[in-house]
Amino acid sequence: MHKEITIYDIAARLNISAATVSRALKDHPRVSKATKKLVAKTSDEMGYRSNSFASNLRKKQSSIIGVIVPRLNSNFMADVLAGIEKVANSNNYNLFISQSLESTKKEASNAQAMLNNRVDGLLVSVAYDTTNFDHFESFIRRNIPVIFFDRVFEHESCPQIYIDNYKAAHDITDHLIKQGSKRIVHIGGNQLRNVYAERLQGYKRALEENNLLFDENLVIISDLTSKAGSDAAYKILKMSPLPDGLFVANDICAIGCMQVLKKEGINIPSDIAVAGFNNDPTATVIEPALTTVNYKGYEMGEVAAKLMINHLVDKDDFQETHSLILRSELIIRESSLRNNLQK
Amino acid sequence: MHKEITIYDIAARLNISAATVSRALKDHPRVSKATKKLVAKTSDEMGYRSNSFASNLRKKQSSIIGVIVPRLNSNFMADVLAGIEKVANSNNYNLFISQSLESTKKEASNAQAMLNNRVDGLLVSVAYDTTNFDHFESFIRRNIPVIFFDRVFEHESCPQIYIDNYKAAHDITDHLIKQGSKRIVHIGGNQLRNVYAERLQGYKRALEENNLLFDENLVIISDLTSKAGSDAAYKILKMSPLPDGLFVANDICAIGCMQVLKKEGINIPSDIAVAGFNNDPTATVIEPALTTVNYKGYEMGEVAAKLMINHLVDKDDFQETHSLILRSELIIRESSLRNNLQK
DNA sequence: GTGAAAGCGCTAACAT
DNA sequence: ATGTTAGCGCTTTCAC
Repeated sequence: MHKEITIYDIAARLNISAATVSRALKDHPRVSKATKKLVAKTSDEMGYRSNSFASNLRKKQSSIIGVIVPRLNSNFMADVLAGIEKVANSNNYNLFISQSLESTKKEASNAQAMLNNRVDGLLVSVAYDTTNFDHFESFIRRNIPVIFFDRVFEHESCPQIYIDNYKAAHDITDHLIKQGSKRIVHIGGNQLRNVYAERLQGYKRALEENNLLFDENLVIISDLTSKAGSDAAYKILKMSPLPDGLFVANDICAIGCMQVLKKEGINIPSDIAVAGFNNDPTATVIEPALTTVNYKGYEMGEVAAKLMINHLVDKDDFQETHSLILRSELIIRESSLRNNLQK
Repeated sequence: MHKEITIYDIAARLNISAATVSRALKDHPRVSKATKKLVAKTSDEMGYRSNSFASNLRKKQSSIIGVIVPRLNSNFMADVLAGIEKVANSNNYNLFISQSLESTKKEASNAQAMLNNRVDGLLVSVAYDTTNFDHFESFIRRNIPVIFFDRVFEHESCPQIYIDNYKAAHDITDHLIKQGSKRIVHIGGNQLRNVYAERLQGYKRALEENNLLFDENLVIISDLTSKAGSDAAYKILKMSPLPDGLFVANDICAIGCMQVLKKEGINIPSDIAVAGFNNDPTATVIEPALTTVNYKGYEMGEVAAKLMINHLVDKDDFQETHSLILRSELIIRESSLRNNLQK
């Protein structure tokens, strides 16, 4: 069996103290160049690897960032994680990643695990039904930074990173109206979550500005799955008169809906102009290609990780950066384009 | 500032020893029920959280599983990770996750980081261009289990988990032939990787069995991105005579290719029957829907994590389970269906 | 520029 | 059923 080499073994071999080895390994300024070189060489030869537990225990910090997301297998979240990993990795931070599977209970137990594992900071996008902050209180009490992204939770000590869902939803609805839609259905998500609530508000605001009446019968709240989209399609088909516009709070659901509408002989965009949200890869595959809001997950991940690491390293205060709003953009495609005038 | 509570604080409060507190917390059999209850209550009241570093340092094990994948933001990998997380989480293992971004160099440095962080085991799907095992040797030397999944590396001490790419590719090619295709183009990936090499072999074998000549001009090797698919489409359009079948080693690339072919007036499936691989969500959105091989990422993740944890817990030998081959299935859709006979 | 020594918080062997 | 003790491997203060 392989015997693990410690700094004491290196020290013994070189007839110096473990303290010096430790310093040399960390490139401490007050160690001679010669010693450093020698230590580096010897530790290589002996197959030394540092023990992060001992070091973390001693230093009382872990260089681990915890990440809790609703689900790992969503296109958007995968992008976010890729962005986070990129930044964390290049700053020598490790990532603990777990998923809440949209359950507050699991979110809480994951948070507890992160706490026990002494993460230096926590990045969270909250579950569908999370309505209280209890499971994060213990982080705040210990001054462990918690940053929310995308699906955020309002708390004075926690910065938030998101896009302007209100404005994006407003703009996309406005676009549908400019294309001649007057009765626009909105398929939205759980109104507890900022992202979905704001999309509904943006939709309302656009109607208002264009002197269209808000009709709550035109709003369908769902879990925004593809299945929810096809279910919604059947509801829409029964509406009379038939709506002439559709704004769905995510692309997956929009596409599920479009597939049924198409099958039932509805022409998109001439009968119903459709818009989604997220710019999912499928949005360019469906025919007609789906108008949507481009939502940069990768960038959001990078920004979240950078903000966290800056805070961890500089201990600069969060006060100044309470909210970080990322740019999003309207991408107009055939599913909503009724004429060339507005292009 | 918050003072962290240790087992000594609890012990002092209760006038018992730290060892008993430690045992009580771990639900050790030889601690009285009463003591356990008391300890649990007190530790709760005092806001105790265990220090995993101290524990890991002492126990010389981490309950951390390292995962290295080519990229986090791919549909398939996200599914795999979700499966891994599910199993790890419910067995109280934490996950260190990093991405190689298809670079052997980064894969190696990530592996080194995992090693230093004392992961108990490593789950790997190798990068595009990895051709040697050097960066994993140090794990083997230390008896830290390394399990490969999907994109595997042949090594006597490392179990592998994958699907039978050879058979799946054979079956799907055979299906195209049965649908009347005689000149079938194959768009494949890097032949260093088992998954892509075997898909090409399966394709070849199916041709052979059906007395069709293998023509290497019909094989296009690429990185299997959507862009590679559209590039390949233009190559295909220049072939004369035009091929009448197309088997692409992944759906994303297949769809990129189909989109161009369609735009250029090729009818799918009547001019060219098309099949992909992976059963990506987009495969049901493209028109015609794409025939493909269903490839269960989530399941693969679960299996990999279970195998790892069983090994970690029971220390059962890997010898017995060198390779684990998961079921995959052919999903026939309109992109390859020329008549109803073969359905 | 280097060394001695203490201690981070926990676990487990041994003792009772 | 509980206590005593040593030690996991590192960092860091203090000393020289």
